[in-house]
Amino acid sequence: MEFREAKDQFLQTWGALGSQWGINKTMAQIHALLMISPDSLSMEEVMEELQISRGNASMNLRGLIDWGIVYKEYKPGERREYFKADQDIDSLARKIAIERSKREIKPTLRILEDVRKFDEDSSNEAQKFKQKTQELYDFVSRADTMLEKITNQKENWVTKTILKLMT
Amino acid sequence: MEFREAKDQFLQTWGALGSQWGINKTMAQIHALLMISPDSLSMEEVMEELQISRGNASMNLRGLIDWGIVYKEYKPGERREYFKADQDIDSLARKIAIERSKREIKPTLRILEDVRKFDEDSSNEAQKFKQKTQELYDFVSRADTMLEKITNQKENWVTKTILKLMT
DNA sequence: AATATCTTTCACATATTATTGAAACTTTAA
DNA sequence: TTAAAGTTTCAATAATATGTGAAAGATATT
Repeated sequence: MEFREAKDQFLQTWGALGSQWGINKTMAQIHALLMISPDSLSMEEVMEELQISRGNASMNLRGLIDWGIVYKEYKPGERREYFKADQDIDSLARKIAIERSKREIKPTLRILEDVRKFDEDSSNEAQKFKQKTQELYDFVSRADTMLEKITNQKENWVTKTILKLMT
Repeated sequence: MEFREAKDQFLQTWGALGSQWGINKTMAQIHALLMISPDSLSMEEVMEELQISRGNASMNLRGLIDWGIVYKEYKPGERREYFKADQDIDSLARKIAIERSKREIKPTLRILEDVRKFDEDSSNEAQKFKQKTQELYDFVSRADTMLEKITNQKENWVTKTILKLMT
């Protein structure tokens, strides 16, 4: 296998994994590309490398910046913007976990709470509904707390957590 | 708010959450519906309740059975099949974690390994690629181990894990 | 073995989501 | 200023994923 092939397969695979986890394919690919690039890349270079349009590159780079996992860089004497990925994988994973909690878990918790406030209804069905949504609320909320505890550790959180769980 | 409204909103929200996490909307909704139903439901009832076609119901129910989180039930004297969700949320989450590891994480690890076996290439770019894919491999593999450790605990794994992390 | 009841399959239709590309916008520097 | 170099926006389009329904396939019942 040639390096070029290996690189393409990696970008491809990482994109597919992204989709499966609710991140759009191109965004995941751009991130992967920046992560393995020794130097920061211009939008032009990203477009060329992944064969995508200017608009697509612009939107997704912006998305990555919003997630806080890609930065703009300005090179002295150059007009053009360069992009660079956060190099530390632990920090990357931590940021993603925190953002997803904020964007998805917290709003879900709010709804799980609301949804139990319906007018008095003593039917069997309504009772079961109250019970299950309560159980879900408890579970999700505990899981979120766990995520917080794990991600609050600044470095190597996965390893540290495994060590703790060994005891 | 009426019970019916609350129920619909819950089904709606849970479906949306599903999509964000790579599970299709209808599958997540069917599961949610079965989870809050006091009795097991026939395919007919699922179709009616969620306003979906027979084919759709059939496929997604099958999918849920493949994930091991929904069961068929046969009622004595009745021809028709009934469906019932696993009632224990901890067990549900555990099964999902195990399946996703098997279906997504393990294959990704295999590719991350393969992708580093390209023909000798001493370029800066190739070196960086080797390094980053190695780091990713290590991270993903450690995360997977962590997930295994956590899910190996049979009951209330989230709570137990939080307790351990408190120390 | 014919019929009734229920389930699965799959080609096609629909809906959702991602991508393009050209125009509008912004910034720098001559 | 105004031209050049770059970035962003967004309506139109393409790609993908989901859903439908009718026919074929099972399985139990008479």
